[in-house]
Amino acid sequence: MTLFGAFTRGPALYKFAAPTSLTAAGDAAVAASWVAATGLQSPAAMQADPPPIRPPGHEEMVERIMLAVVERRLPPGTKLVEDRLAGIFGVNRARVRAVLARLAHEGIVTLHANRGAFVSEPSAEQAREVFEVRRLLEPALVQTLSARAERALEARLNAHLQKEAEAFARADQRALIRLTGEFHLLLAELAGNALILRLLREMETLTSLIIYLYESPDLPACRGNDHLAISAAIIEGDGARAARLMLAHLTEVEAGLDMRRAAPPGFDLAEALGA
Amino acid sequence: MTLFGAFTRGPALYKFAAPTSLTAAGDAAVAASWVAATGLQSPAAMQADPPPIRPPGHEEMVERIMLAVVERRLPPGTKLVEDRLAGIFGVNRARVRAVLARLAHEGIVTLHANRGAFVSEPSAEQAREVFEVRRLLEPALVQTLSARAERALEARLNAHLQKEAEAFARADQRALIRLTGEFHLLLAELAGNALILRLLREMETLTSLIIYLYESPDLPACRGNDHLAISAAIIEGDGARAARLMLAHLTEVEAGLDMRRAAPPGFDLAEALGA
DNA sequence: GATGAACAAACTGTATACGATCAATAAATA
DNA sequence: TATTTATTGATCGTATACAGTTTGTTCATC
Repeated sequence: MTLFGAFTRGPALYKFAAPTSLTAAGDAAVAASWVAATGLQSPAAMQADPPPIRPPGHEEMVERIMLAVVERRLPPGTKLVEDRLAGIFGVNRARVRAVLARLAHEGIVTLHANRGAFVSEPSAEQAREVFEVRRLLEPALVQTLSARAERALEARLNAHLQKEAEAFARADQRALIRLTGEFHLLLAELAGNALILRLLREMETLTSLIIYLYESPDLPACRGNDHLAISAAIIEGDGARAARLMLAHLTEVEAGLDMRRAAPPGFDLAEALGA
Repeated sequence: MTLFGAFTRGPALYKFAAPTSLTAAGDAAVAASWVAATGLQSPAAMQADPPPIRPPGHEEMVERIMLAVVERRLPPGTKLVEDRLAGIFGVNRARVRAVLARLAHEGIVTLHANRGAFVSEPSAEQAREVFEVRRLLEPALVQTLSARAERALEARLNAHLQKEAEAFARADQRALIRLTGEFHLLLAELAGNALILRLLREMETLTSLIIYLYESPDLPACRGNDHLAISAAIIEGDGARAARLMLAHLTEVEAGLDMRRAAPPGFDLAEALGA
């Protein structure tokens, strides 16, 4: 229990959890969720663990945080305290700062001067822009991809679709969310354009935040059928249809959002009160 | 003269300048070009200058370096020594590191472990990817822009075109290079999509490096006439034509490059020897 | 005169420490 | 009881110092 002693006095983090008087047990739970979120064990817990001797590199830390965001374990608004991340990753604060600065540049994290880093809460306007960029990039992507449909391409697409189906079958919500996002990244990777891959990875992570904030009560964005249809069109080499389906897919996801309830969890109190 | 004493022993920087035995005068010239490049005076020189008391912010440093790259005062391959930048900007090394890390993320700067930061030398493959992204984004951009052609839009386009014409008239090569790049950014700004603006600013800076490395001996990329024609189509509200012209414009610029002479200054020796 | 090794300088990468700032709590007052 | 003010604690921002690595140079040797 006192394994998490280092965390017991931290405020933050529970901005969207139980708002009042966290018990020690509650705090330990928060710490545990952190460990889960980053996929790393706490320093104390890994004393008996020989393999992870070397600390994670810059890229690895970025990806772990992005993954945690995509899998909805770091909700928008979560405060990311430098010291704590440094402790969890087993690196010094300077490295954590570099990682946070990069995520801030990508829009996934927002930095407030002298207050620290928070998981971003994209505005409705930003959400619109993200979808606009995706609508520009992704239909064109699948179109070019359709032009050179090879065996290897088909195999990778099918392998991915099967993973999605399996996650759906066993009702693994977390894996499903991650996989549906990765489908779009797979397309970029298959297209062989590293730059687009990087850009889409950013867009994808931002989309996760947007869906978290604005998803309509009625139900999941990105159903598997769309991905299936798009893949089929690509494999058949029908670029025009693939592009059309992708555009429809993105439009549908965006349409499934309710932009009116702006910044739901951490909304601006003053504005809400008509001040 | 000894104003630049701090620079007199620096190596680096002259990778593409006079390769052998720099004289003190030569080194001073290098230092002067640095000051010019960043638009900042050396610390010693601004003793009598009251206004610039506060050091430049993160964003300002990023933009100054990007501008210097666009204006070809920091050629690809140039080493960016942290200490020296810190001295020039009047900030500490930590801030410079943050700026370099961000530029590295954007691909404008390349970091080598334990060796430092260098202005990137994009490969032919990277160049291809940059143009591919631009071909996806920019035609669509002008198309949407054409749909809502207002008075204010026309005024700003004309104002910019006039600036280009003036720079051309007085043969101000440096201003012309900068302005032709800014034309594309202006379109993104007018479209009102901050995300696309950010992405295009990165692409634009990378394009500057690419043109520097690969431009064919015969002639300038991005002639003004193209911009004029595109603007006209936008103002007339002819989105399809505007998009077509933009696509042709980008294709023409890319076609004007000679990708064969890969990484001209610092090419891979091993590959050249067929190892 | 060319080659290879040892040395020295420069620069980066990282740790540590301290001052500044902000948020939250507690105390004091109306 | 509600509001304002002071205090405290947590956290960020930055300066400084040092260790590790790379690079350029000098010197000895073949």
